[in-house]
Amino acid sequence: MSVKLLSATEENYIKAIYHLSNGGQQAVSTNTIAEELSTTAASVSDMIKKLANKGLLTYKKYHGVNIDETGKSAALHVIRKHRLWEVFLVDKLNFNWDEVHDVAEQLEHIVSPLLVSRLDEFLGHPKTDPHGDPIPDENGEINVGPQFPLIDLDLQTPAVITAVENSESLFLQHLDNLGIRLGVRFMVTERAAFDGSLKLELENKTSIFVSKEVAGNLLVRNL
Amino acid sequence: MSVKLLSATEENYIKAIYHLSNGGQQAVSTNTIAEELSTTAASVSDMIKKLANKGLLTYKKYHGVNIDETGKSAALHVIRKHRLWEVFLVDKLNFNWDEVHDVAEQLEHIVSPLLVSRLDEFLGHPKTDPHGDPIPDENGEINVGPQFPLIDLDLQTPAVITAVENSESLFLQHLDNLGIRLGVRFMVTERAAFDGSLKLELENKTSIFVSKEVAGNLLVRNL
DNA sequence: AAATATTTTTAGGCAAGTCTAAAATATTTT
DNA sequence: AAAATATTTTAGACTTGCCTAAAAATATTT
Repeated sequence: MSVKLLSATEENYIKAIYHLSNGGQQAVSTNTIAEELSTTAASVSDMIKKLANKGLLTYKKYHGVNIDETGKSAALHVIRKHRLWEVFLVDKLNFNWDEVHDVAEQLEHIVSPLLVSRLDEFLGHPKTDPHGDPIPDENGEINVGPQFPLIDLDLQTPAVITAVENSESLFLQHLDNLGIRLGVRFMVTERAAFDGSLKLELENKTSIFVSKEVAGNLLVRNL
Repeated sequence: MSVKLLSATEENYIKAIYHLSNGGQQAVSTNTIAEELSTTAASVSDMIKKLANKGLLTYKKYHGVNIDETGKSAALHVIRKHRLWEVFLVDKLNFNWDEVHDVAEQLEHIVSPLLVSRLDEFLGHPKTDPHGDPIPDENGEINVGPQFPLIDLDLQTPAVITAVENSESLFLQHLDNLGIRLGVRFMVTERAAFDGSLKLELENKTSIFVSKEVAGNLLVRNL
């Protein structure tokens, strides 16, 4: 049972609810959705009734919403489109990361299964977007390896930074200095016998050394 | 004085009016617009009042509309986006001609000057879309040579089929057999001394001969 | 030039999505 | 557990874009 056609607004709601519920694990309150979408609780109330009628989520008055399987699938298809377009903008049109979001927000609502599959093919079936977030496949499944500490990454294996385990500002500042942010793609080219530090070759072809302390606090994923 | 932001619907109206007025040369009646957009005369009446208020066209009750410079420019920018996306779909995503229209209708409404200029660059600043129709530049100007009969085309000069001067079905069937349709890009590689027929090298690298009768009834444009 | 036909505009209404203000329900405080 | 506070829903209204039906203006016929 696939989902009926959703309007751009409905797609934005279901996507927001999917994110706010952590992929459907938690209920989400009306106010939370309103804040996320910069609208009013009244508007949200109207819309969730509508989405509940379409079978995308379960709604008990005064008790927030729980996203259904159908809704989850709809959200994942929108997320797939969004992330594929992000890859296109960055890889093909040389957008910077901070320039892609608004445009991808618009492009994600284009309706054309053929376009999505051709775009996916054109981009070489990317598994993650430029931020390192996984791209769901055509069935809405996310097939992406688990996160693990950078220190456990094999040599010469393309990977992406997906999370930071330590949020002390000294650490974050240091990452900034190194040019490391979420989504940076790289490979480990060398493991220094002397101090266990790692030489990373970044996607812009520059190489940097990071200490084993840094490597222990960064999570990565194979590409 | 550039144009304010238009809704997708407004863009569709101004584009339709631009086309129906032959680029602003003639007035266009309410009914004609309604037919073109598959809507009612009443809806058109409403909308043209709105577009007149925005300064895109001049409207005298019961006497149709005349598109203004501002409206022309707005239309040309939409047309630019539409045709660039068509090139993208055909050249990069391997769409067939008959598959591009609906998708390009959606993509043309994406708002992002950066996207348009990067796409143009990515596609190599194409001058025409896959049908051979000219793509306006960023200022809304069309810089494309005039149409002329194929028979007058110089040797070894890339050109595109832009129109058919004879619409007898025998002629059209013959073109079909030859693999010639609007928008086909080609070069004349040889002019036969014997019968004046032309050897064309098509974009798919095949070569065909066409008689001087055929060449006299096809209009082309230099690329 | 009067009658008829056609085109265009107006009037009033509908659906989607938004809003504010007020009512209903939940939660927290005392 | 009652009062105070916070959240959520309902009610009513606005905008955009669409519609149908009827009125007004123009065009065509006779």
